[in-house]
Amino acid sequence: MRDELYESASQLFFLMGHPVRLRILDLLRRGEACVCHLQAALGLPQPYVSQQLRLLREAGLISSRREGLFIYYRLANQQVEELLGKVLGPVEETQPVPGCACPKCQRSFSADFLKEAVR
Amino acid sequence: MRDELYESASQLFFLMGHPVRLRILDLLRRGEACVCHLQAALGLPQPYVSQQLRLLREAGLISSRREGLFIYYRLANQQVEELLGKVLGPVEETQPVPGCACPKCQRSFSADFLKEAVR
DNA sequence: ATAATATATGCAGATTTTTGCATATAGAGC
DNA sequence: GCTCTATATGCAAAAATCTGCATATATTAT
Repeated sequence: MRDELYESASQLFFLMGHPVRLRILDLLRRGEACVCHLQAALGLPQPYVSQQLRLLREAGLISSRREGLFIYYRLANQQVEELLGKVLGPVEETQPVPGCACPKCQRSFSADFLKEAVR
Repeated sequence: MRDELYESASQLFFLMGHPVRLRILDLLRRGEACVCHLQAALGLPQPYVSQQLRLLREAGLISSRREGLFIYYRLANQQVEELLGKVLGPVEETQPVPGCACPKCQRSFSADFLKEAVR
């Protein structure tokens, strides 16, 4: 009974104990994101990102939602958010990522362009 | 700069993301313990326990103190205690471990024997 | 149906970690 | 000095993970 607790807890820590996966989780703290967004933000090949996402998804740390061609991932575990906060500090502000083609990023780029135009 | 944060944080999680190391840390939450104590509590060979202890020590999660022939280990990282609390819940009561020969365990056995005698 | 795009999956070589075991070290007591 | 006990270290085989790449799937648009 307590053995299972150790198993699940160490699996949780194991998944968070990888630089790339930890960064993915940290990015998702700021809100949902599509694969192309994570890919651009991390500067890593898409299949690689998808594989790490699969591990996190299968373990229930994140979940996904399809919208047309894009699949948006988000955190699905309260404990993960708390652990991230304890170790990485408060959530950092989202910064638009060049190189991501999803509607969300396009929108934030437009907003930026507007800001630039106002200056 | 933030990269280093990810590195150190994922190293911390990595070390905690192993069933045996996690159990060792959980045992040390209850107070310092010698190797023979951990060995008996986990039911694992002594060299194996010492190796995991070395990893935890080199990363600064635990520290040790020698007293004669015995070496007592204890948690040396506040963050680790908090993370353990969040995932494993409050500290469980220490239970004397048969098979451990250190003075501390002998003492707790004596206490138990007293309790038994009172019944 | 075909093409194009976003994402997922499968597989294999390279690298790490895990685990077990033999042996070394260090202190205590004789 | 020698012996005993507690702990540490070294090494290697086995197992797991990491990483990269080729390819498959699913959806949209033409």
